[in-house]
Amino acid sequence: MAIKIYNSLTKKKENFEPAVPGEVKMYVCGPTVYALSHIGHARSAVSFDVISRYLASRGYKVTYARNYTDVDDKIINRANEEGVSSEALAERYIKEFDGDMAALGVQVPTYRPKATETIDRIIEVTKDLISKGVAYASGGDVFYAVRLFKDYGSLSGKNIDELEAGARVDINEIKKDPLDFALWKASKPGEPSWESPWGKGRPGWHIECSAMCMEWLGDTIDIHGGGRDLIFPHHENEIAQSEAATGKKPFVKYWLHNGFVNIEKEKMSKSLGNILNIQDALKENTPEAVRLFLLSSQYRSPIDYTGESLKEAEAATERFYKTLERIETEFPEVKDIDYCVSCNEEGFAPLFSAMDDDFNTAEAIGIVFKEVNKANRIMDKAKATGGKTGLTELAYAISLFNEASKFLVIFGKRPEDYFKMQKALSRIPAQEVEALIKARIEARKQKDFKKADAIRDELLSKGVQLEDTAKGTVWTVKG
RNA sequence: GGCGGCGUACCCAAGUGGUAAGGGAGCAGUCUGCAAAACUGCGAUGCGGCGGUUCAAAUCCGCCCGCCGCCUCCA
Repeated sequence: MAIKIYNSLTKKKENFEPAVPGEVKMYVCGPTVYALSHIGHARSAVSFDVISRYLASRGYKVTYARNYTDVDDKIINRANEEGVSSEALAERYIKEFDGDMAALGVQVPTYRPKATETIDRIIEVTKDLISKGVAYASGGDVFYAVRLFKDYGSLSGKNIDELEAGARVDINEIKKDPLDFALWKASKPGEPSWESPWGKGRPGWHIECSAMCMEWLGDTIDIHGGGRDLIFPHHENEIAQSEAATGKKPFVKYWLHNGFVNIEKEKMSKSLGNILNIQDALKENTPEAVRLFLLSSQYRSPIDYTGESLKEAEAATERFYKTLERIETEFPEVKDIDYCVSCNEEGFAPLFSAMDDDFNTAEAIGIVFKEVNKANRIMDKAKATGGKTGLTELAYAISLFNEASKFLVIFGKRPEDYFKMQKALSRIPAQEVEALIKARIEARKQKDFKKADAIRDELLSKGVQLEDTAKGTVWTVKG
């Protein structure tokens, strides 16, 4: 069955057919590295991580580029505030971003170009656009003449005359038209700059993505992704630049845009002070739960983060790993049953058809949890009747979990590793918890249930929940 | 004002013509010293509202209401 992708350009779901059968060229707009990355950056990165991994797991050879915008006004301003060079600032936040991505299980893309490493190509494309008559130098700046690109507005559904009417009066009078945007900016003293035919300067924002696509992937690509907010003007401008420069269209066959993460129904913004950094989210939740939260709705829908949402994701993750652990300890023979994947591919059909339908991770997760319930039912029944039946079902469940984990990158850890990570989030030291558990076991032995319960209540009030199982007392962290 | 999107139970969320997945919370039961976990049952005769098409609608059409995003930098 064909993979269907919602294309922002045509506003329809289309069958996915890359230019070269079996190969996918994919580019995603990465972060501007001037501050710690927030949960919204994580959503974009995780969404496209799943998309690239899914395509790969379905047999495509995926070449994936995601850039770092490491030269930009915000970086320069922040660097000046801190009294460091913009290179150093950018480098620092690239490291932070990479660390955050690694924590969230985001695979390193094939290429991670930086704008500052692509300057030659940017200058080359800019020269090309000038020679084709669609861009002009003015002072030390170079602008793209938007009106000369006849399809301008096709991605965002904007009408150029209406944009013109609503455009703010631009103080920059060297532009011929207020809608024209900068390909190259003359640099002020102290700003990062490169030699160019127009004097010392630095690239504008939009051109870097066009240049990096050409440099690393080619003149035309299959998939281009980014946040919804990039549709206009960023991606609209990319199309204009790239198609004018190469003369090839479409520059991008499928445009994909992820929805936003809102905080308590509001957009994250500096002025509201409601930005949730990835690192802050990871202080109180396992990376796996954060990832599950981000994948629990389809990538185009907005997600609303509330105080409860990550806790819910943690509870669901815990449920999954408890079940997995239970299968492994109660039914160790299951791991020796080779569930034949190659001859039972239909067995994963629901999972694949969910993902084939515009990468519906929410549905895929639902399918996994249906299997979790089924597995627990089988094990409860075995316990009640004393006979072990349903081993094949359990083997199927395990292989379904494995398959899903290949592209979701959740449900794929060793249970003990998950619980270790969860325990690391405890507000009280593990040693202290273990000591109290020991004391409680002693109390229970002496049938001093009052004392035993008091210890349990005390731990619970500190976010540690105890469970007395056949294998002894275990504990989990409950926020 | 222009363009786009959304509205499914207490909360989150799938479902785009065939009779409402899944997770969390709640209540009850089994289990347990008691809990927790797991399982079972309960929970929308209903999918923002009103009409229409159809044997059949959350799904298609029309109108209305509410919410949100973009139109300036933004994942």
